[in-house]
Amino acid sequence: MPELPEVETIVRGLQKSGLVGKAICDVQVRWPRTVSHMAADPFAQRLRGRTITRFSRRAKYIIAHLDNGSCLLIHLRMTGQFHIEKEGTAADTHDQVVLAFEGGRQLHFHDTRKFGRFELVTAQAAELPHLGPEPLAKAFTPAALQACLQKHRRIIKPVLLDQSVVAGIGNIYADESLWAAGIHPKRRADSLTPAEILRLHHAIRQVLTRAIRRGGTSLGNGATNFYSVTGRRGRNRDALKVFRRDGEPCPRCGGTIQRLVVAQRGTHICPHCQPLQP
DNA sequence: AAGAATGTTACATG
DNA sequence: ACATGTAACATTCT
Repeated sequence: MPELPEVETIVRGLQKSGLVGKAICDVQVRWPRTVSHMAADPFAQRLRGRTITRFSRRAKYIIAHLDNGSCLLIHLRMTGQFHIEKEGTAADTHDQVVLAFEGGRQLHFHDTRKFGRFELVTAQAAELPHLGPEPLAKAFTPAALQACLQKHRRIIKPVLLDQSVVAGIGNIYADESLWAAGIHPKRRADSLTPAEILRLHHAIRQVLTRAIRRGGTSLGNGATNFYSVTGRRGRNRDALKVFRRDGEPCPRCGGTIQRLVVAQRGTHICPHCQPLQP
């Protein structure tokens, strides 16, 4: 489900939820493997009594900053969602973790596929230094992108998806950015010209910024789709130009959008706008 | 009703 | 050391 814009949308929702500053009075872990590197019991014990001072985002991680200086790192993986419920609300089948806050409200972590992860870490570890730069940070200049890409002889799409190269891009926004920049996903990362790098840099930032502005991308109608903390769907699907639009006309040239598989991921391109041979 | 799915990681193979 | 491929996680959606 969630890439950078969806995680950002959720973090903003959590930050505005009214839970910041309230103490966590109860922790229920219903699927113990949701908690990384620790058993559920000590995890619950260490979290109980803590207060979340703020929520932030790094890459596709949600960071809940705690009043004792440590951080709760949360990754939604494919189907993780957060819902805020009133006191006494029973956990849904797919609610894997429930945090009860003073004042009575509860934060339910709903995760159908159970891939999502919670981990207690130090503030330093929460900076996730092994991940690449934030694509929306000021420091992420075209030169920075060029430096990222030059190191890799791989094809461009899996490089964009590699979180240690650039942080936060997933399958939707990789396809959308490559289309916007007119670059074929199978081009070698180190073969892009300076003009192409400039276009790709602009495309990544524009595509991600627009998606955040539109509250993320919700694709189908299923319950495993992306929903914000307030239960709203993202409005970015209408802004997608190629992702899951195979067979439809390219909005730029009218050619037919194609689906192919690149690096084991479904990939969508306009063959005319994104030629393999430049 | 089979195949794919917005993600990550460990392990195997070239 | 590097690149690429496969499986695993677990369930639902198309």
